[in-house]
Amino acid sequence: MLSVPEAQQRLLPEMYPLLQSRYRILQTVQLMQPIGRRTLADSLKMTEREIRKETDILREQGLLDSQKSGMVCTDEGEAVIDKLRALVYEWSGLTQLAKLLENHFGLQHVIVVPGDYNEDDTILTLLGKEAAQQFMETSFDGQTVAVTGGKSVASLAQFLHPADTHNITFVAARGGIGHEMRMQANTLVSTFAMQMNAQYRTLFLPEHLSEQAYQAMLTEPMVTEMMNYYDHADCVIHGIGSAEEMAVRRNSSPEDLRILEEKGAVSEAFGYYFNAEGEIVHRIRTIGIQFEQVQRSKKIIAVAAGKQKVKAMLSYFKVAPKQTVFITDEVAAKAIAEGLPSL
Amino acid sequence: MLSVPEAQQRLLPEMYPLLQSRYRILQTVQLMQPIGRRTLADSLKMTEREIRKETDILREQGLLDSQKSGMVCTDEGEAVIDKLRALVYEWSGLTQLAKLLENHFGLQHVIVVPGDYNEDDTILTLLGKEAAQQFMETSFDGQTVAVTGGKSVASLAQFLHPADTHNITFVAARGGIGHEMRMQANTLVSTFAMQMNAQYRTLFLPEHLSEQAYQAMLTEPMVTEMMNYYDHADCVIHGIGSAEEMAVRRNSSPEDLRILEEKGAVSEAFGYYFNAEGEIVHRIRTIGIQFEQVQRSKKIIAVAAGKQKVKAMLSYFKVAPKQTVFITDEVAAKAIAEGLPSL
DNA sequence: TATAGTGGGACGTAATTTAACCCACAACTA
DNA sequence: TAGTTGTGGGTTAAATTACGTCCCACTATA
Repeated sequence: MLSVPEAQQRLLPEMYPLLQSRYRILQTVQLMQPIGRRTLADSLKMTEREIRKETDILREQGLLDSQKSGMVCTDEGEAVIDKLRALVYEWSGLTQLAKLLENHFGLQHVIVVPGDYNEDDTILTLLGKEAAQQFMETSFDGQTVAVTGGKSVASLAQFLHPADTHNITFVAARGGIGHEMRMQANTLVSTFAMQMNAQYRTLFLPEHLSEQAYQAMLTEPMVTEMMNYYDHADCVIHGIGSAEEMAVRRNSSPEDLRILEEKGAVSEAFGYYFNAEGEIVHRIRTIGIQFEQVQRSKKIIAVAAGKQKVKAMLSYFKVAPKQTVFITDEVAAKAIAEGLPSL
Repeated sequence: MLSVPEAQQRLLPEMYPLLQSRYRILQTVQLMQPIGRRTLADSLKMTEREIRKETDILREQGLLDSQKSGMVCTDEGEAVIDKLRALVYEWSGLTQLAKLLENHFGLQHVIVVPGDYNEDDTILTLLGKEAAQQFMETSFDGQTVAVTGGKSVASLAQFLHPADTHNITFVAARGGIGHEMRMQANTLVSTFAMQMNAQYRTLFLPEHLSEQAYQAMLTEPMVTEMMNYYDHADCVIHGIGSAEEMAVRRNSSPEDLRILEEKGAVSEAFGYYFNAEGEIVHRIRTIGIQFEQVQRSKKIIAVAAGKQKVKAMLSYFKVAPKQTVFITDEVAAKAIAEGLPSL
């Protein structure tokens, strides 16, 4: 039988693309406010004229306000965004896509955000928003949260607010000092903690330790404290990387690169490298959370998007713990779905 | 807080009139099928081009089918109409309007049909559809239904079908032979009965009887049988007329007209004339159902529409029994609402 | 067989949308 | 403080679309 929204769509077929584009515009304004027509047009890959037409209507409807510094989303606009999110996602097939991945990988929950991570700058923000919401919804007093580095994980920062829950501790899931300070686990935990008025623990250690140094470190109080945190991690927030990309970014030695290639490493998550079958083939020799510890944690939030990471996702989700909540973008989700045998 | 349809309306304001007009077109096609563009355009007071544009879309959506003999509504089209009726009525404010009248007059149920009875030929059909549905919903075995004459009541005919309920008897609420045979109570009961495979009783009597003749008639077996039916009427289906109009149509004598005017008669229903305060000021001297008998019946369906009847409605509903279900058009309902003190 | 009504096609014109600017102003940055 | 970048609003010619209005071949029905 026909549902009301379906009937509506039949009677007004031209409504669907209009709703989608207008929703996208309003949503982007909300995320990037204050923002001007031209910047918005660039960001959404639309013409200035189209943006102008739509924003004029949105302004007339009181969902948008134009100030000297740019356009901002009104309270009513935000309410409309919230109310229509489910509908838009449903119509775009994102809900169905999410359910498909959820069932196939046996994950607790999958959220697919509309758009292409590589094409649209706002996608990263959307990922962060959804991930942050997932985290905030289930946060509880005194919990320990292990956090890895990366752009995807960093995107949560702006959406974390002080909550009713207290005594949250963010701990860097791995030690290590890379080039990009901004995206490092150590930096992120401090940012997250600041946003939520919470505590944090960092672990500044070189990434590539010799076997000797590694063993020596294990007895350091600073390290044992972290190990203790890892052992009691209630929640893990992590990204998923493609193996080559990660190895390069960590400027691994040519030797390591050779080993990775030899062993068929495809994906990387919290310092572990997995091959296409999801088997652990390598591990960064540094202090960090153990895979067993991740598996024991109550909640896992995995954030990763972009077509270039599809192979890595397919690899990692062969062994991903069932309590994982996975947040990705439309393009990646579709690419994954296409590769599945069920389609 | 904002509801989803409200939010949708805010984001896509231009969809509202489109939905309304397209729904109206599809609905009219359903009611008048098979029908052509031009006839449809005339009927809805739209241009042929607009009709064409919309029907093209509806055809593309599979809600409409074009045959040589005209356009017809598909099963899917009918499903869409049913699904969206509540939404369209809600958005048009018809539901609110109906509730307003319901509360003010203290009636069981009020249905307001969109449009103007005087401008749009399909309104009459819509009235009939709703009224018939109301009747069919509550019909039961062995019930007696008293039916008056008039266009409004006649409109039910095409929507009555054989139901699960048996032994229904339609009885003409009044005797009388006028000019327009088609709209007479006697004709209608036979039509209704034919449509529903039911029984019927007619009463062919002159409308204007002398006191002597009237008294004589009361003892006739044919009349006493009818009186008995009236006494056990389970349902009454009637129209509401404006007093002048009715008097003229019944070509009353100049004397009667004078009396009516003198007594301030405004409305007419089942042979009774009411003044602006709802008091009975006159009665046609003929055999027919008594007001007390109407009041005792379980269900009363009143059908009346058009701006010219507003005064009559306001008059009659001052005394209308509470079990009345009233079906009218948008223009009349709005006119009534404007005259109410609560606005 | 006559007639009224049907859907599809066509076409010039009117209305609307579009693209591409410019402008004055505000808010940052150096 | 001077300069630069980005802002919303305005304008105008061109392109596109929508529109009104016919015609046509066909088909039921009377």
